[in-house]
Amino acid sequence: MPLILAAGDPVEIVIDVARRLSESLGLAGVTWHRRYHKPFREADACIKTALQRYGIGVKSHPGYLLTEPWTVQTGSGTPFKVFTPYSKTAQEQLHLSPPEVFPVPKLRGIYLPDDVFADAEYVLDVEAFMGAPEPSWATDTLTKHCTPGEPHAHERFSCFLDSLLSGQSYKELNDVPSRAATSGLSPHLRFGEISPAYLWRETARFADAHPAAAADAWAFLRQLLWRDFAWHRLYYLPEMAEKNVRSQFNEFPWAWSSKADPGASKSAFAHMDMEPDEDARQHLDELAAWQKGETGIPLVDAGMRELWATGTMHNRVRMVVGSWLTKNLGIHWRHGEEWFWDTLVDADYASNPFNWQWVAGCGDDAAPYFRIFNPLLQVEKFDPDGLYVNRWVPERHTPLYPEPMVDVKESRKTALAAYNDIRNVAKG
DNA sequence: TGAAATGTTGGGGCG
DNA sequence: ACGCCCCAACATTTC
Repeated sequence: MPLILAAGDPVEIVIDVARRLSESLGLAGVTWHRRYHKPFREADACIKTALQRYGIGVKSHPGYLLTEPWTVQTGSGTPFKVFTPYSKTAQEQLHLSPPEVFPVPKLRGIYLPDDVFADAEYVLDVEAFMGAPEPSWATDTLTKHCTPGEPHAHERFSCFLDSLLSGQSYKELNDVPSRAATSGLSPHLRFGEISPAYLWRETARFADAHPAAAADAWAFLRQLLWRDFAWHRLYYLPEMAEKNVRSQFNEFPWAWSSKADPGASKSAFAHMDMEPDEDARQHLDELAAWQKGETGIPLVDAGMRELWATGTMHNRVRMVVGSWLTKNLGIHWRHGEEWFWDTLVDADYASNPFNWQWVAGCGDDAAPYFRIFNPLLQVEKFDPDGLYVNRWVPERHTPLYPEPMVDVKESRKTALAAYNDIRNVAKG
């Protein structure tokens, strides 16, 4: 079966490819796994109706999620806003009807006449497509630290199950950034290289077979449900990446430089793009220091450097750097969301904005705004030997390492005061 | 999946 | 033996 590489508008291309194959080969039909973000649902719906109009059969399947977002509902038929009841219902549903794991059908070779795509301008030749990517960041970091593809995804999963047997407790150690106790499967899930339905089935079987490891196995499946929950929320709130879910936060004085959303026009730093004043300048510097891992806060810098160097970051540390950016530095969560989108290999359309709104306190069922992480305490609790921090910030005890840009206690107080203001506004 | 402030309790040192 | 103080340890409240 030939692989066709194409560049251009996917809706036009898929329709055109299907028509050409249908005419030349008598194509039986077109099938795909569903996408759940509104722009993609619309594109796929458009393809579907067009193909049907041409008499080409179309069938879409679930596959990217454990549950179809619209099937998990409260007793009164509305979507969930809170994770705990959501996960309860989703889990019952999954227990009653486990998600189907589709075997991949064996493909038979076909003969494709040379001239089928002769005049199709969107078709790329493989060698041009596979040429060295620019900038070299992609080759330096991604090829060293990521192994994309289905075989590695399965290998990683089986190693993970083994680790649950070895007595290393997932529930206790997945919060310790120096330990490789997490599954590491998120990039593979992100790119559809392993199916959550398969993970669910195999992990549930594993839990039955190994009662001693069952609690850890279910703690892992709970993380998969967070992923489904983020997509459940995005399905009902497609604008989640741009807008505060809790609109009171539109009044919050975030430092916010661009991508003006109407609700944020009152931001104290909304004018920063034009002619940055001293205040705005300082916030831009702080944002840049956060991105580079030069804030002077060891755990924050370690996380941000890990992210830049490897394309990933330990989950516990994500919460700490997110809390630091949005609360202590007072910078709009969308700056964090955009940076993670650009640098994090597992960032997807749902989890990334969902978790940023969670940490910033402006999402449904978010961490309350006053829940501010103290990165100095977090490092004592979760990296007491300094293994993680020393790995990424080896110079932290030398004069080369900068002083913190803002004081931990002072910035906490400032954040709480600002939060108190919008609470009062919302009441009044 | 917080942290800090505030309140409570109980043991030990000491006059 | 007793009351007093101190303070660690734990619990509760507040942000």
